[in-house]
Amino acid sequence: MSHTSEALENIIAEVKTIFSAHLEKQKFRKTPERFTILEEIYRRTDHFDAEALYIHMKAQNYRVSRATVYNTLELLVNCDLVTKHQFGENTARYEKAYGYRQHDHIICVNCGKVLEFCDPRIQQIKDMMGDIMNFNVTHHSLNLYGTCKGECGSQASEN
Amino acid sequence: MSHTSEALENIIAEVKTIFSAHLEKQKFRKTPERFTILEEIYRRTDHFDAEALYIHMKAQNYRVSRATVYNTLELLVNCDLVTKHQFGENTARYEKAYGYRQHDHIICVNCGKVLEFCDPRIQQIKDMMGDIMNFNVTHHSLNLYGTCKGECGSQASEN
DNA sequence: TTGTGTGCAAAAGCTTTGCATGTTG
DNA sequence: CAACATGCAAAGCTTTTGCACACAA
Repeated sequence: MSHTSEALENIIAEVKTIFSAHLEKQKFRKTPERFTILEEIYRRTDHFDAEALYIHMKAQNYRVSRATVYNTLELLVNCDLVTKHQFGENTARYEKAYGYRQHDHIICVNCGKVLEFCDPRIQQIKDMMGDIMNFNVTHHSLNLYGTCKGECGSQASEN
Repeated sequence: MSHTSEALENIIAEVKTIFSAHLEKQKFRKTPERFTILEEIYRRTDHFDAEALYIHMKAQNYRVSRATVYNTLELLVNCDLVTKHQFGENTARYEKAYGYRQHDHIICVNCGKVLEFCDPRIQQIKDMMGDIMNFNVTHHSLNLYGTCKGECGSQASEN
């Protein structure tokens, strides 16, 4: 087993512990489906939608329903193990959140490619605006849209 | 006629001229429906969804269809007279764009209230990230989510 | 054992499409 | 008058809900 996949197994173990504690605290049940979905999400590296997750699990012969996928995604978003995005499409996209630095996204409107970036100024803006507008700012979403220069000619969606 | 509504009439005249030029340039037809929808949008002050616009026009006995509302909204977004947002819901929201300073949004997740703010650091981030990621950044979306302190107790949606 | 969670299928909600008709250029 | 835009209704997609059964506590 390579170093990186070993690290992944560790992360999966950690997030399962966190999820378990969260379920316990909220008096929700610890079902095998919930942990399986969590694990599937953490084995992905992309920005997926609920249907892609459902299809992928069905393809592996898991017995799971869309309802449970949506339900579990919401639970995971609530305990900050998964983040939910809207990249200007009609469908929500998700990605694992634990152990990954908070980041924002830059999206190519031609090919659908999604890249990630960090900028400390966002935190400053959140703090300042929460102060000015008298809001308790809990999270944010920053998406930059444009075209990747040169390398992209297609219309397909990626990542 | 008050000063402010006079200003509004002027803006409406201006945006109609802009839209007209855009349609001409793109070889699209200048139909009365398209201009009526544009005017309706510019008489609003909120962040509305397509259905609300459609309903409001039907209530005024305009003969218009959802298809035309969606089609025209897209045309108006394309020529920067209207901006389209996703405030973390499943429905897209729109607002007029011409003559209004570019701004971002802070959304109360309890009551749905939407406030607007400006911060010059966003432009700096766009420029820098476009440079670093080799993207031609054309637009962006920044939403801050949280709760408005004190004043909000309801669950309803506003603005 | 009790009630929450699940799978399945149907419903709901937003958006797009097909088709016949109307209207612009 | 030819092509495009429209209204209407139906279809498409994503997400939610209802119900009977399964299973965690």
